[in-house]
Amino acid sequence: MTIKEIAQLAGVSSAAVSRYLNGGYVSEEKKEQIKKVIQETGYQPSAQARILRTKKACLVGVVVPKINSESISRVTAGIEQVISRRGYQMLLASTDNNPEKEITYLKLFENYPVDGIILIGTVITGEHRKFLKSTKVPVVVVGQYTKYANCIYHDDYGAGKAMGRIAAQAADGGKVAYIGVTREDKAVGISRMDGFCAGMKAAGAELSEDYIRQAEFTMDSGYQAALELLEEKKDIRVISCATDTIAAGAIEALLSHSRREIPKEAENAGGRMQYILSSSPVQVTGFGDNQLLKAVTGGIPTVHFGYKTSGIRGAELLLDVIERGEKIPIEMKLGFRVVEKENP
Amino acid sequence: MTIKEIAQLAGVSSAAVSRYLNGGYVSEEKKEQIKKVIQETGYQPSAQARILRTKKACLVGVVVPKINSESISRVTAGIEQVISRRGYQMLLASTDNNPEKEITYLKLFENYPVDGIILIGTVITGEHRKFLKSTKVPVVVVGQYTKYANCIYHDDYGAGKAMGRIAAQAADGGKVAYIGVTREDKAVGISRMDGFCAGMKAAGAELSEDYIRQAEFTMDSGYQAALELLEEKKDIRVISCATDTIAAGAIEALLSHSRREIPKEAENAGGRMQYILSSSPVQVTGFGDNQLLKAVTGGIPTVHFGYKTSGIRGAELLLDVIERGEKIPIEMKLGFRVVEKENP
DNA sequence: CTGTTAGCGCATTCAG
DNA sequence: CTGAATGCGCTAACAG
Repeated sequence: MTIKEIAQLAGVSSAAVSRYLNGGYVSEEKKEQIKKVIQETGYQPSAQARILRTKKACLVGVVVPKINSESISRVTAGIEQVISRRGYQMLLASTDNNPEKEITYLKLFENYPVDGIILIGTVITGEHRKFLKSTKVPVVVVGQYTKYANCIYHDDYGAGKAMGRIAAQAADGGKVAYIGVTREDKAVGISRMDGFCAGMKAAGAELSEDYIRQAEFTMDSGYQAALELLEEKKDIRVISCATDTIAAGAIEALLSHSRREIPKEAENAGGRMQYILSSSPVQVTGFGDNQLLKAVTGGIPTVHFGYKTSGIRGAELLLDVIERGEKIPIEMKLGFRVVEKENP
Repeated sequence: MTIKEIAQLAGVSSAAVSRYLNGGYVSEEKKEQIKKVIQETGYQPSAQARILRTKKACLVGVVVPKINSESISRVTAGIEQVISRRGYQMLLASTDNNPEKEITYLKLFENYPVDGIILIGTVITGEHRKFLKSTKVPVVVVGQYTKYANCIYHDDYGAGKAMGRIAAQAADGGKVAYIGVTREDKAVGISRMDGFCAGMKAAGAELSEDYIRQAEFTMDSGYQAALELLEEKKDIRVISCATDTIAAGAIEALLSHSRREIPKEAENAGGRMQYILSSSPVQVTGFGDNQLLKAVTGGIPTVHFGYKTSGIRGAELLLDVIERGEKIPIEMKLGFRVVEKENP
């Protein structure tokens, strides 16, 4: 079905149909005819062709590192909230934590009909910078700092520092271990961890080199790293993890490790859980304030970032440049809130 | 940058550039010139215009009810796997469990450049049926049965039945409560629950009307429902939930409820957790085999569905109709696997 | 108010 | 091998 066919069936020009569709001047009489034909045929105008003409899609593309993440869903919820209010829709592309795919999808969105792009960043490579510098479509980066685009990021260093203090206190003179992520990720891999070290120092403690492990952004990976740690080092009091997801893996490791360590008589589900969560000398901390984790464990020390807020602000920034051509670059840093163990 | 400008700069016709881009006949000489100009300008052909001509986008659109879900991410992982191997890319649209938005995004994908659509279904309304019947673009529905499109769904009834048996056994003569979801969702709301009832009956038990609650697909909602249940009924031995997410909420409710119920001397973190997970007479079951939940709790009885498989099969089905114009309709039912508590 | 005309950026005949 | 010409489906002037 094309606009031309509709026009013929209704006995008018295609321009009239177009005007009918877009609220231009059409006589009542013709309006009726057109309406009738459209209903009969179930005609839907091709958004594609329209966009080719108007250069306006009312669509924003969002590139995310993964789909199954509470923090990311909070960001996208924030984005959705503001763009839908302004008549836009959102398309997601998941890169599965693969920086190459990130570029691929960025380029996809660059040439497909979206008015702007939000990149929920992980690693900013040279390719990324090149893209950001050269692209004509408005981009805002959420979750990472970059000088090549409007960006809005979190105070990872501050959050790390706060958590470093907490970990040092909780360890109470004992050893603290840290499971981080690749330092290619400036926000989570570097700032968060460096802040953590600083926090520990401020509390008079120190993070020893060989109590540090690196994991992927997955539970499995956290599990492996924590297990390794627990087997190698017998004096760990706190395992701090760069994300709550990793922390969940660490908790799992504690659980499975304790099976081999605790006395036989405590070898039942309840006993083990008790061992883990209170009697165990090992405490786990995270970042991100994952709600599922909090719900089923009663909560671990973690940090709440303004993920939804970053989505909201990010979308606002993007729409400002899309609609008002706002030209002056902006970078925005968002704070955090420490979440101590709930239900104390 | 348009193909025309490139052609001028290279001193050739736009057709030559087009051929260069698409592997047609171009002399080595001109190839060089074009290549040079393209590199200098960083020209990227407009996918949009190309698609308008070729009617081929190498893109599939996936409509999902929410973003932050392990089961859904497993489905999309399956889809990704097969389509990327075949040179396609995937765009996601999240509807936030809102059937209206589902239609909106379905229509978006209908008119935007995608070659096919996968709908991860929740509620199939009349609007849905209308869309499926009338649309020209290939659609496959995953997770729900429908006769209006190729579909691939899970044996929710069978899974429910298996879990009903387990719950009845676990209750050991005591009361079983069930937290379901809207019956507008045929798979989860009806089949799963009806199967559950059947399973209990088969085990010689019965699910009483007033031990049934309805929740949304969220933890919070599960929390509320479970709390209500726990306060009203004092003889519950098992709370079975329609999803693991809801189950997580139920566990949280158990946790918070127990605070008011258990003796003061057990009022510390470990004691409470122990109470919940072993001493407590209340057991929680779910569906979906959520890995995070399993990791941090040690696992509850649940059911593993072939979510990733359904994504794989769904994508294969879709590509078959896109590329080979496969016309004969298919419906496919996938089995399940019961997951008893791990680490027994 | 209306129809005609001219592209949006590209791929594809069809003569050379 | 190549360029000129045509049209994908639509909207935006433009002159009625």
